[in-house]
Amino acid sequence: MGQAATIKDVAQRAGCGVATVSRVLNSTGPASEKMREKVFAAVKELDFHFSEVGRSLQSSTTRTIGCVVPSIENPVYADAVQGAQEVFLDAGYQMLLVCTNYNAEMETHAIRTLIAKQVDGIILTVGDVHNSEGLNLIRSRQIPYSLMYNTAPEGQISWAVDDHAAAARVADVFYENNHIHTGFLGLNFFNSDRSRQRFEGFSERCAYRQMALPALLEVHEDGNDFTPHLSTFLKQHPKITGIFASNDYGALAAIRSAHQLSIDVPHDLSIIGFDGIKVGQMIEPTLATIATAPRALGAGASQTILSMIDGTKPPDLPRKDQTFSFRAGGSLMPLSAESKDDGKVTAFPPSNDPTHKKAKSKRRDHNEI
Amino acid sequence: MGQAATIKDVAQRAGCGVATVSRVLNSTGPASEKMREKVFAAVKELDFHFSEVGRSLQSSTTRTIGCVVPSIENPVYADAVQGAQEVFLDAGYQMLLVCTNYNAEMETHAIRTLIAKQVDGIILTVGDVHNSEGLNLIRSRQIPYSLMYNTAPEGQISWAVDDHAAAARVADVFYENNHIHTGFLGLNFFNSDRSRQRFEGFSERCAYRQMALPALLEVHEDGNDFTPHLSTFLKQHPKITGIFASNDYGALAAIRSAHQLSIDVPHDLSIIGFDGIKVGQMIEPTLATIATAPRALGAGASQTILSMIDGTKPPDLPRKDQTFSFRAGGSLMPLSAESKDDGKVTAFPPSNDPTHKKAKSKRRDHNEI
DNA sequence: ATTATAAATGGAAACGTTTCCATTGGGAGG
DNA sequence: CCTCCCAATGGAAACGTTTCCATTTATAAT
Repeated sequence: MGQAATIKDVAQRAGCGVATVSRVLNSTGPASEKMREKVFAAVKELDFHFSEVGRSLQSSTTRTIGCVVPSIENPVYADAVQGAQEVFLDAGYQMLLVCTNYNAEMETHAIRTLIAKQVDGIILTVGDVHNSEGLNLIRSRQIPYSLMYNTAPEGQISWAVDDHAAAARVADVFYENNHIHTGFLGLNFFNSDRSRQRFEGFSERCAYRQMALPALLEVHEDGNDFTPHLSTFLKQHPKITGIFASNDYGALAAIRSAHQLSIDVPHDLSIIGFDGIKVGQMIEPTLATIATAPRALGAGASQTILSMIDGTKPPDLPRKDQTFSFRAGGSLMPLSAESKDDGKVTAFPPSNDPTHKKAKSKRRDHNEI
Repeated sequence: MGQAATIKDVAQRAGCGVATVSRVLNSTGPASEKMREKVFAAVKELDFHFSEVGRSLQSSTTRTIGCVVPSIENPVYADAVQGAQEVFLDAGYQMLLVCTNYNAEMETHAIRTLIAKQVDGIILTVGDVHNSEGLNLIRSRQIPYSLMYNTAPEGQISWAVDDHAAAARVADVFYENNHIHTGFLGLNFFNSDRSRQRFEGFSERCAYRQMALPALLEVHEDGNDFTPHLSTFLKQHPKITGIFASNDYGALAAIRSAHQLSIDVPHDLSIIGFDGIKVGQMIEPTLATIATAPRALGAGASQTILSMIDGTKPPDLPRKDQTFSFRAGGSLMPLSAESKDDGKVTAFPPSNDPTHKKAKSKRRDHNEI
């Protein structure tokens, strides 16, 4: 049981040439019945399996796809990756995964290596789709690729949520619920064009609605103690009654931090997230958020790539307005209409949730200064 | 920009032999200064990069590691995978990821393909460590590998949580809090030896403590509407006051389902999870659970493999009793001591959480039959 | 029996590297 | 000026496949 058997060993054992072995095993070309038997016997005895490396060199195809995402600690990407992986596996491809941690250098390096490994295609989420060295590499090499989650520049294929429109929708929701003074919680703001797109869409619609422009709170994902930031932010912007977080984790963190600051959600502060992760519906209050379909995006991107590889017709991209939907949840509470005028919260509508009935609200104090 | 340039193209352009190019680019062997310059110039002009496939064939090394886990939708595995990936990336390796969805056939097939692709090592979590065809393959091929999360049979290396001891700890916690009648919520019970180990450890300690043997509720992860199962389960076992879920997601689902059934957690039912996922601390009530360190396990397993590859001393496995810790949380509430005797809940201790103060408890009804 | 034809088979090149080994060239020491 | 030695260089084999093409063998038709 020394080194792995090669096709030569099989040929020798079966008493034929390597060409015959290859033909038999791949069912490509004729072979006599006795030869077939001898080959199969030899294969069994030697426990032979083809070396994919040899095959790849010869065929210049690797049956491998590269996948580059910021992080799979974020369930959105985890789901997308898994959805993609399943499609690829079904089609006989395996997936090289790289998490870039929102780091542009890593992104470039990873893509370079993937290309060197001659992956047959790449699905990826880049930090900045307009300025990605890796993406340029891929395009100049004409490797099949599909973006995921990046809003696509013209001519490029991307399975993405319409961040801009979705964020605008959030502004509408706030408006309809009489939240005029809002904040935007941007995670990885400078490393993620999604985050910025969402801020932009949100801001524009706020302006359009003649709401106050959202105050921006930018935080790094690795900063684990987010509570003090929220505290100072809310002190600086005492009128804020609603926060839009650029993703659900941020929203969850905001809820918890608010809780620690004795700010009641949604009573004193409404929060809307983005992504629609599963746990958002498991918690109390449930998280109001933009629901998306990560698995479907991942699967779609994969199918696009597969069709590029074998030249079949690619699946249609989903209609832009179907890439997301607003999901109501307990973390959002309508404000009474009169509070609209001066941005001061004067009355609370009845809560359908007795939670924190007695919670002391520091926020109110700020407002009453 | 037709086909990618090969080393021959570079040699031709630089006016030298391929051997020289190889030596210059790999800094292996002598080369004159002018030759070096010419080679580098040619490389730049042609935008040459080595083909890893060619290299792999020659060196019989791929700088690629296989990774096989049940699913990265479970953040425990996602974190472990990401932790592993970072270590490997630092060391210049990339990672082929396969999610098996708790399917043994997939597992075998994936491992077979990974071996064919000549990965330099494999980290994996198998469904049943004592009966894994893929694992046998790996071992017979003598490929460096490390298990993750599977309790290792003797002689095998595994970065794992001591499921048995951790589950026993949960039994102790229930005992200390006067929960005598308990249930075990097993996810993927038949496809996951972890789940079964946890049940075993829990049961044995329950027996040792002379508590009632835990009732088993087995559910499939894909079953999305878990509430009716919980309902019938609790009707069948009306004395149960505490449930141990084989992972945190199960625990979260149980909390939500209980909520839907108007069963208050922790007032009417205490719940303890397993894994210690982040969101467990972000919700209200916080989840009592067994905390583990998935990233560290993934990273450790990776380092073990790297050391096997380059022959250095492998990192020490963590002490078994340091692979987990019990994390208190609001989902567990002590029962008054007297309820211990007959298993009937007669009084509730004061709650420090006003949530659901008025929640109607169907559970009480059952108990009072 | 002989030939024409098709089926079966093996040899060898090619894929892109690395590395061994042989050859070339130049400089220093005689 | 000749030798010797070492640095520099290139040719070629090897890694494990597939596939083209040529050769052999068997079958059928004359």
